[in-house]
Amino acid sequence: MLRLSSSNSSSINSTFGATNLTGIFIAPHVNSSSTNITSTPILPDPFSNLLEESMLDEISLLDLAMEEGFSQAQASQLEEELDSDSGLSLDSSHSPASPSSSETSCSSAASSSSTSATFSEEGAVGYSTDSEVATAEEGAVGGYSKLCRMSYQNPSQFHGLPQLDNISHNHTYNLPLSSVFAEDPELPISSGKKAMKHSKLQPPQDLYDKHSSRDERRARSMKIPFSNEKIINLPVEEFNELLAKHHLSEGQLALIRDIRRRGKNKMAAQNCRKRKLDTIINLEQGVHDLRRNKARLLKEKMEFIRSIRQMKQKMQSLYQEVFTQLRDEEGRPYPPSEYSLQYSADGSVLIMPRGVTTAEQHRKPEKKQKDKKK
DNA sequence: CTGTCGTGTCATACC
DNA sequence: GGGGTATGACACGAC
Repeated sequence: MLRLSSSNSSSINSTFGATNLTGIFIAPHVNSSSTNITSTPILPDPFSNLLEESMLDEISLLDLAMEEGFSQAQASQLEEELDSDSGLSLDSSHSPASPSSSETSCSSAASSSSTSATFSEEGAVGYSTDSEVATAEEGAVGGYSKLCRMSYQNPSQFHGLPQLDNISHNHTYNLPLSSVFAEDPELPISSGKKAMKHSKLQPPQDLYDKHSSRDERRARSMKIPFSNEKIINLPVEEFNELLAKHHLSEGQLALIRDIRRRGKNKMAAQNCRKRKLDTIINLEQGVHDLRRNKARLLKEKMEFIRSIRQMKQKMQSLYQEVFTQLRDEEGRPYPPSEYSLQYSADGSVLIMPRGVTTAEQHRKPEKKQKDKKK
């Protein structure tokens, strides 16, 4: 006559339930059975499966939470921190080359130079110069610094990164400072550099005019009759026309080709670096988003665990309430020490005498009973 | 003095 | 095949 509970019902004996299952515990067997044990199937509980799984999972959930070392407060805090964007570790090393925005303009100023002094050499150590003639004949125009604007640079992209502002470099490539500045006694090295360094304003235009790249100096020394800007940026057709218009020596032609190649490659390198930087920024943003998402999910998990705990407590009180209202066929209450409600796997709820279990179920109910007595 | 950063250049692969 | 582009590697100056 006894319907034994399923193997896992005993484990949830003290905690099964739903938000409102009072009705299902009303003893349907009062005065209807010759035994004092109910055997009537009870309406399936729509919450049973969900709750069973939840309860069975709770331990592992809690374990997970413990494993991750997170309290709900911590999860909330983490999420807030991530919301405040502090998780994005974009350090200053990702600063753009310079905040300038104009198009490539490495040219022009060279032609205004009238300096005729010479300098010894480029100072390039590891490079094999293509245009050796140019290198050998390279004239010196001291005190020039490069002013090549990056074609890709868009300062608006970095507006949110104040640490990236005010980056200014004075690249006098491969030129010994002595030769760079020797030509202009009005620009002592230290004061000139300090003026650049400590002034957030752009240096005066005439200072820029006196700066040029190595290729510009080479072009001047080889008496190239047009600007490097044209050499580099002219379309092939116009470029060839330009070459045809002038009678140029082999050395001049070789230098011009090198200047064009280097100029193109310079812009390509700048674009390449910009893309690389963008990729890094995007990846960091992705990491930030994923971290924030993880924190949010963790927070949700904690809330679910708390909710499940509250439901269990509620079910416990409902269990007590229902059990105390049950009566046997003679109208007597069931003593809790001798009977308990069992919740079977098929959704039915049975009242069973304690200790009447299968061999497998024997231990846990006893344990539960002990716990109850505590 | 050393490490880092930005940049130009070269070599190479690819289109 | 020449020219352009993309990119890793290297060197160098600035800081």
